[in-house]
Amino acid sequence: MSRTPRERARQQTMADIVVIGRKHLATDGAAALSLRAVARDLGVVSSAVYRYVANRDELLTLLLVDAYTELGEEVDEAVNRVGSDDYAGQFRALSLAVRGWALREPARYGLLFGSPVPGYHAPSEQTTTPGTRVIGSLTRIFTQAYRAGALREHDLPVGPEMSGQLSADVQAVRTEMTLDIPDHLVARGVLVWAALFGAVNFEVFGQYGPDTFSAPEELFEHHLTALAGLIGLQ
Amino acid sequence: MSRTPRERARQQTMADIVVIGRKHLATDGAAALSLRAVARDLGVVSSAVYRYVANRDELLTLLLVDAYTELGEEVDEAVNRVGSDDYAGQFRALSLAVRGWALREPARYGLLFGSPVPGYHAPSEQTTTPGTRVIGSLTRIFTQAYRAGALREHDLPVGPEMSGQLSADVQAVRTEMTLDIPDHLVARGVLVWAALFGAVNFEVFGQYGPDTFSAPEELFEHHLTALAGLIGLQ
DNA sequence: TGTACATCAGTGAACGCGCGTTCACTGATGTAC
DNA sequence: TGTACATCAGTGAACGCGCGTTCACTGATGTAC
Repeated sequence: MSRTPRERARQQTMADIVVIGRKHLATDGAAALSLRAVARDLGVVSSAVYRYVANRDELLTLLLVDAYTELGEEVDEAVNRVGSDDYAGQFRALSLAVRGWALREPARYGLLFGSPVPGYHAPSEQTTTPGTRVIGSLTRIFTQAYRAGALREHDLPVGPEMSGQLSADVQAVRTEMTLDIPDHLVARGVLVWAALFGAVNFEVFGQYGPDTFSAPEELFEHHLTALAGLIGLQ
Repeated sequence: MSRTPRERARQQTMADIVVIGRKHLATDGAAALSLRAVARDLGVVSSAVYRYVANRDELLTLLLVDAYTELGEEVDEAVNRVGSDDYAGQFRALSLAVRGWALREPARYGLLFGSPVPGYHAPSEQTTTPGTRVIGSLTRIFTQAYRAGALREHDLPVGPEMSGQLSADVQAVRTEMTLDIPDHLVARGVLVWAALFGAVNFEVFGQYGPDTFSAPEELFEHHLTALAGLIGLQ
C-alpha cells in the first residue's frame, strides 16, 4: 500500500485532517467549518492544509464521504449479525444501527440528513456510492423477504391505485435496481424508509420536546414494529 | 394600536427586518445570518439595527417565530377549508399544507426542522407556542376522529404491548394534553407525525435523488393514504 | 398654542476578531543513474 | 554506494474580506406644562 515513509505520513495526515474536521463539525457545525481552524489543530500553518485539500468544499466532501461510510459500515455489520432468514430482525437491526449512530454523531448525521449546507453542492461522483448504502441494504432486506415469502401482503390493504406518473416512476426504480417486488411494495418501502429517518430526525433534532419521552428507545422500537407491519414484515 | 408616527415607523422597520432576514436565510442559511448584512439591506448603518434587535440570536428567534407562525397559519387555514366531519380530508389537508410550505420555503423549513443552528438555543418561552401548532392541529384531528368513531381501530393490529417506561410516557402525554384516545393510538399518532415530516424532509432536502421521482406529489399522496391507514383513518 | 425637556432613531468611528486563498521560499525526502 | 536532481511538505507574509458589538454624537419626534 504505502511504500515510502513520505506516503505513509501523508496518509496519516489525511486521516488526522478528517478526524479534526469531525470534531469541528460537532462543535461548530458544517457552515462554520474552517480550513484555518483545522490547520491550527493540526499544528501547522494555515496554507499547509492546501497540500492535502484543494479548498473548503473538498474538506466537506471528505467529511461527507467519511460519515456515509461509517454509517454504512455500522449498518451492514448490524444487519449481518442477524440470521439471514430473519428479515424482521434485519430490518430492526438496520434501524437501530441508524438511530444509534445518529444519536452518537448528531452533527455528522445532520450533515447527511439535515438542512443542506448553503453554497455547497456535493459532487455526486464521490458521494453517491457511500450515500446509498443504507437504502441499498434496506432494499436488499425487503427483496429477500419478499422472495422468501416473508412479506404477508395479504394482510395489507393494496392501497390506492397508483396514478400514471407515480407508477411510471416506480417502474423506473424497479428496472434500475432490478427489483422483483411488486409496485405497491416499492412505494411502501419508500415510505418506511422516509418514516424511519423521520423518527430518527425527530429524536436527534429534539422535535419531541425535552421531557416528553423519558425512554425514547422504547418509543422507537414501538415505531419499528408498526413500520415493519406497514410493509408486511412478520 | 400604533399611536404615534414614530411607533408606526418602528413597527414597519421591525417587519422589514424580518422580511430581509427571511431573504438572507434563503440565500445563505441560518449559520451565515448576519446583522451587518441585514443593516445593509435595510439601508442603514450596522449599529442602527441594535435599536431593534439586541443581538444576532434575537434576530434568529424572531425568524423562528415568524416561520412557525406562518406555517401554523397555513396549516390551520387548510384544515378549516375541509368539512368538519371529514377527518381523513383534514389530515390530508394538514399534510399537504406542511409539504407545500416546506417546498416553497425550504430554508425556513430547514431552520425549524433541519439540523440545529450551532451555538443557538431557542428560548422556549417565545418558541413553544408557535412551535406546537402543527402537532396541536394533528392531535385535534385524531382526537375528534376518535370521538366520532371514525378511527377503525379493529382493522389495526393492536401492536406490541407497551413496556413500562413507554406506557408511562404516553400516559403523561395523555394527561398533559387531556387526550381521551387510547394509548396505542397515541403512539401511532406520534409515528404518523414523525413519518409525515420524514417524507417532507426527504423531499425538501433532496434525499430521493435528483431524478428518481418525477411526480413527487403523487408519491406523497400515496404515502398519506398509507399513513392515514396506519392510524385507522377512513 | 408655545416652549422646555425627554426620548429615541440613526451616524460614524473604532475594537478585535476570523476567514479563504495565493505565492515565493526553504529544507527534507525520494529517485535515477 | 554515492551523487545530482526532482519532488513535495511546510513556512510566513500578504491580499481583501466580513463579522458582532460598543460608544459618544446629532438631530428629529413626542410630551408635559
